[in-house]
Amino acid sequence: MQTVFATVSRMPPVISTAHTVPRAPRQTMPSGLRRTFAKGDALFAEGDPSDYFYKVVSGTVRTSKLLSDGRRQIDAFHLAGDIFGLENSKDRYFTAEAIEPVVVLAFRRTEFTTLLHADPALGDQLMSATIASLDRAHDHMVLLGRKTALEKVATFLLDLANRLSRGNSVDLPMQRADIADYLGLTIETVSRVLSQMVRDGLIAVTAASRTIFLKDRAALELLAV
Amino acid sequence: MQTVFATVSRMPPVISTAHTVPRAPRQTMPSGLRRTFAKGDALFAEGDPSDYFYKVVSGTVRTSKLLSDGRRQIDAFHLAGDIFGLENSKDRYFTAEAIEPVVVLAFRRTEFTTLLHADPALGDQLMSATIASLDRAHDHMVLLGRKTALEKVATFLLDLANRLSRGNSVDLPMQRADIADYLGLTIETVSRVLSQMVRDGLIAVTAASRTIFLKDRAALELLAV
DNA sequence: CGGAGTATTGAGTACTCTCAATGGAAGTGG
DNA sequence: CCACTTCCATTGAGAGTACTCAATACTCCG
Repeated sequence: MQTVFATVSRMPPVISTAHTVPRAPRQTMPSGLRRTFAKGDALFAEGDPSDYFYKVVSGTVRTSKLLSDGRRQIDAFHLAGDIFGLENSKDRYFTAEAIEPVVVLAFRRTEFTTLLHADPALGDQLMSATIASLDRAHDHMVLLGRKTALEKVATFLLDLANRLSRGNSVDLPMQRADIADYLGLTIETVSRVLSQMVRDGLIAVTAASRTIFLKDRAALELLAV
Repeated sequence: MQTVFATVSRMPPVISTAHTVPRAPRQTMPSGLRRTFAKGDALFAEGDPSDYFYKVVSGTVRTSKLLSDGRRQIDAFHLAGDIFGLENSKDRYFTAEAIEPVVVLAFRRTEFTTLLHADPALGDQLMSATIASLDRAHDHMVLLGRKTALEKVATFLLDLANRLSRGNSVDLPMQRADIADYLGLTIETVSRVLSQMVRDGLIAVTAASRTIFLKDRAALELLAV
């Protein structure tokens, strides 16, 4: 997935005020529009026209869906390097919000479609980005439908540790409510499970509750099923 | 999604013993290999190489994923007209099984990739098939993570009724265990919820338990959230 | 230091699960 | 054609996990 934008990332980021972009001989290069969002800002909301898709440069974005009564399901957290927002038809299917200061590259969908026709190989790569996102969705369905609270949290911690890859310490960019809505639990249950894990020596948590040390990765992996 | 194979379905089905396929002037047409499966047969299993993807001609296919201890999550039921098996990388991510006699058209992935390059418009359509499948996955995550048993069953019945479109009667192709593993419940809970719905006059169930009449669609839709 | 926001902990409840028994339907073989 | 078997679905009783409501603790920031 990373490779989709290999060609793009070698180019200077394009700022909103129409920069001229260097072009390869026979094809149009996609222009990544650099955009910044403050904590809490929405990148787009359910029902919006889906003109752009995004690649995260820094920060974390959550995509979620609401039920009519306010119940929320977060389907993914998108970290630096991740591509998202591609998965929708002409209208947005869910909401994307910055949960901390975020910088993204926004790509216009229409431009990209044009490009795909000029460069089929790129199309394949974009396709596999979408497929990767489907695979993650399937894993998450197993988690939501068939795992216990303990297993859910263990899976979550290991996944985040692997993606943020800072050894055995995880700097959680999101608060408990987000974790709960991602795992299909309540904040209280998430908190209780974390406390239990601390008591069992599986993890350690900093005072501010946002940094977690994986003390017994093997045990966590056993729990993650 | 249906339109992806508009060109294909006008052509005679190709049988395994290398038939010669009529060809359009400048491009290769995809060959749909007709295959039949008995109830219970696996079309493919987790870990298999993913050489083909499929379009259901008749019958129902379930795709599922297992945890190491046997817990199962069914991510979708594929009915006549549905395309599936496209969503994987080189190895199968889940298992596909026929839950009743099934006829499918199997398309070789490699051939299709070649075709995509010859016909970009087809690529777009295939892409949107994948995207549609992602949208369904997201809806299902909301169901698994945030809906009650009653809401899950109501959602399931309405969805199936809409897809099978036989008015207000639904002929369930799957047994209770499948419904349970699809909704993240146990068979007992599914059974209890259905019984409750019968008592409340929302549905009626035939003696064999496989046909369900939606007696109060409005009430069900209210429950489906 | 005080207030707002966030996280933890406690008590009690409820929804769904587990274990177990019963009821029905469909298919098999005599 | 009818007993028998098997598979599947329903129902019951009790238990347990996760939830709700509520209070307390902790951080961060002004």
